[in-house]
Amino acid sequence: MNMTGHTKRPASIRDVARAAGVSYQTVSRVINDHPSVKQSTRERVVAAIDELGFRRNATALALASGRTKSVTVLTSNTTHYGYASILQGIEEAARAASYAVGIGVLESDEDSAVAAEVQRAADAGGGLIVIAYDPAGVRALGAVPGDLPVVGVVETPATPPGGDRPWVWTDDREAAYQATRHLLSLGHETVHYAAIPSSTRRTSARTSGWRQALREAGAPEHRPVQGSWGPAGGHAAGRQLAQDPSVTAILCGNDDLALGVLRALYEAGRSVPGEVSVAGFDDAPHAAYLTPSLTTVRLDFTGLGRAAFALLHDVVEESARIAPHPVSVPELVVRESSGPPPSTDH
Amino acid sequence: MNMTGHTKRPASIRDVARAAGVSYQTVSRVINDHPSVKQSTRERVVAAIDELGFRRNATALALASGRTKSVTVLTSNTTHYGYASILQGIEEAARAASYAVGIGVLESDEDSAVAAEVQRAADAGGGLIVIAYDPAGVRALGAVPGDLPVVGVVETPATPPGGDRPWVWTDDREAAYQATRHLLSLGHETVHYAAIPSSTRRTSARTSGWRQALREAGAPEHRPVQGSWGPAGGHAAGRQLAQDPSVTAILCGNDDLALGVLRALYEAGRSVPGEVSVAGFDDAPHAAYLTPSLTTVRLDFTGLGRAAFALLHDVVEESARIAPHPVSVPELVVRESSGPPPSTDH
DNA sequence: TCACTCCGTGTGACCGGTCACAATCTCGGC
DNA sequence: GCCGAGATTGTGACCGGTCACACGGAGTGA
Repeated sequence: MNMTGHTKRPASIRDVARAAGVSYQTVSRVINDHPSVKQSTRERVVAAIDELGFRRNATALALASGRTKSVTVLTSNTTHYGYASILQGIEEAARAASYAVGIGVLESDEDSAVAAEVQRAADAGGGLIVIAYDPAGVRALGAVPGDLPVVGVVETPATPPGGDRPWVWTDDREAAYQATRHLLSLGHETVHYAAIPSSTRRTSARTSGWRQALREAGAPEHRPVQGSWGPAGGHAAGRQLAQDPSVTAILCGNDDLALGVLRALYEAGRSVPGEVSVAGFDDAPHAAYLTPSLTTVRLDFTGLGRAAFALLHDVVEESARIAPHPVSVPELVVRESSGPPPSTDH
Repeated sequence: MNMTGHTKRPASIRDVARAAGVSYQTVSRVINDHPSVKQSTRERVVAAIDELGFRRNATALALASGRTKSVTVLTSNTTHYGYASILQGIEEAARAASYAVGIGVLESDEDSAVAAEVQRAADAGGGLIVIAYDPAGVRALGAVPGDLPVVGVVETPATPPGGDRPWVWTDDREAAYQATRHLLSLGHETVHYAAIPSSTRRTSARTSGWRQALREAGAPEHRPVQGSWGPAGGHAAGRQLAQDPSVTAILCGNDDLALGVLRALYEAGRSVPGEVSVAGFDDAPHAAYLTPSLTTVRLDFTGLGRAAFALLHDVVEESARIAPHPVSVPELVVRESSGPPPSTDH
């Protein structure tokens, strides 16, 4: 069509209007599916639209109408499997709804840095999804101005908020409970916990699920060993635990942590699962291929991301009611890394 | 300040102008650091700005000026370590330059899907960074309209483009070369390659670096075994290679693949590094904690992301010249998974 | 036949900035 | 004490859409 070399700027509704012999407002009505446009007119406009290759300018739409059709995800580290998967889920759902997805990384959990990042996200104009699994995220969620549409992806709240609260979560508490029960049922006297950094000063959902299982079984409770998010933190925690010969079962805050723990146990000469059983969380892709392969609890992060977006969508579109969006329940996956404790009875 | 419950809409430059007793244009000058504003006026305006909590509306800026201060990253799977790290690097650099970061995931490499995704990204209005390590990405890079500012993150090009081409890459070819040389220098007769999916029909940069090292050493060359991106693909490839007793060294397209290969070798009863040596790429966080820990080539993906953004920034800001932005060179990290071949001479 | 509604369409203002240009002020030099 | 250059500041149009409302014509009931 356009053989003249100049980069011609994209067609606007007025260009289309001219080509179709109508007013720009009529074009606007057509692209918004407004009912009161005569069939024949509509067809003429549509023809002009795809002859000129018109696409509605998202910026102008946002400015004029206030509606933005975009989400910004605030998160602290996109390289961790869980976070990356949530992001993937959000993007997938957003794409289906033709929303743009923005991302802002919380590099520090210092108040001013977090506030700045929230500001930046707010400037984008659309809705916000805050992944609040860690202190930075929690702080960010708290710093979001009250008038912005926002959904938090959080740990299982102690008391579940009503169905209309804009939060989603997987049932981490239940997941930890299941994993701990599994280990106890194999005959371990108790289960130690190598924790991921908690989102709050209070105990995390995973911690409390673990505690509950121990308590119900009357098993001795030890303090969780503090780890970080990655294998390095797991390794450090594992070294500590490996020194204590009474430790026969370790629950790890996530699969990366578990990897570090496995390595530390190996270095200490303690066999898994012969002497020590290990379980993780998440069922990250590598869990099944480790040696020994890792017993873990599968969490549906992608689904969680989709649910977060769906909820945000409900909020911004102010559709009649804000429906809860279900996330699939955690599922224990038993593999090689867990087994009965070494027999001491003879 | 605002004790009246109503969510009042944010202050505009006209609000600020009124408060400071100047025209809106003067406010515009102040927020753009235009030199010709009297010191005293500027101070008055600045005072009004932070009294009203004014923030420049990004949408209006984009519409009025055309400048957008945003990048959209087109990528195919944000959960893989390399991709996620590049994204992290881009975001970091973008944040420093106060650019917004958008993300679009290429779920399929089918032409129409890719084209739609490119369109969506173009609608955002800003620059584009396309991660073109795989067919979907390559196709997307090709589908970007010529008038859009775009930077590709690509495999080492066969013939390096001039310094002004908007592409960045790590030296994958060199990385593969180094890793292969390392294995050969340990005494292996040859090195097999479990490949990640190539970005093109032609051989990938990693493949050709590997080939070159073999050729130079006069080692027999076998066809690469095709894997996927994750451990599952590595596992399949590993099973295949494990059946061949002549295989003593395997180079894997990335660390995840290597994990799967290690597992397959374990299942086949072949010890690493006793009978078979394995090396990966990337130095992902888990590489150091596997058992055996993984020999790999460290690639600076975060730096690559930063460089990609810097280059894009050069392009859109039309600063005098487009400078090449260096990315640190690959570095071989030798760990437990590689060693001399089993001795056959007695 | 006339007022009254409903349908289809057009006009003008506006969203919150920027740009181009005009208008006013200020000051040094003669 | 007047003039022109440069420094400051203001005005109007515009970016590409939307919104509120006005307008002409067809159909309808009285």
